[in-house]
Amino acid sequence: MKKKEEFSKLILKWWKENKRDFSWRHFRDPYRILIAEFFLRKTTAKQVQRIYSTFIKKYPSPKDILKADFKELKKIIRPLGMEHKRAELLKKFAKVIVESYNGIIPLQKNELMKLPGVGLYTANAVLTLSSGKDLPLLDTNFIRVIERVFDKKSKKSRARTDKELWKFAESLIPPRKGREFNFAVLDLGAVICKPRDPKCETCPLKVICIFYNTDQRGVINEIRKGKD
DNA sequence: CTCCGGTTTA
DNA sequence: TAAACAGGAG
Repeated sequence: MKKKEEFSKLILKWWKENKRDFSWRHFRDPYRILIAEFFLRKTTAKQVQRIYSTFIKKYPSPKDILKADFKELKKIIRPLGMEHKRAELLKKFAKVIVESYNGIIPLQKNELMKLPGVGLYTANAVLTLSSGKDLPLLDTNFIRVIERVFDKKSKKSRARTDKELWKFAESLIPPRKGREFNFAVLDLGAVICKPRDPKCETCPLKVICIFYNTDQRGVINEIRKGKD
């Protein structure tokens, strides 16, 4: 079996028994997916969970954000940090959706990426998590896992803008399993393959991981299986 | 390329 | 006490 297939198989098997449960993962509608993605960037999921349900209940649609009191909006999202910037983004986003898209979030990538605060990652998240596409969510977790397991380091200064890396990430996704696969990578990156002190000994990918098998973190491991 | 920021974790 | 957090805009 090829290494890519082995990667997908092992990580999906691991995720089946180790998935984290967040309220926004139960939803499929684009609005609630988008709000979750706006909140989650540069913040831990734990912090988002504290305010997500409150926010959705108070602002169930873009229209509700558009007419919301700005100070009240900021107060709710304060624990996330960057409250002013996030609140301004929400307002700008809601204005465009209501006034230019009749309150309906578009489901085409080029249209999504025109929206304020929506880049390639967030557009792919909407299409994959709400519309059954198999697109990669190449965030810092995904980049780190690829870098370690495949020893694939982007040559660009910003790995997130590396088209080749996006393409590689997409090639890892099993057909029709984009949703669970991306969640699996996110959870592995957050729980096992962490930036500092990764839990390699309990990692389901250690049998194929170059980072682990080349002793890059001081772990004594002389057993090498196969060749490079 | 830089900046955003409160909060958690090691 | 510092690094890190489901990126994107200016």
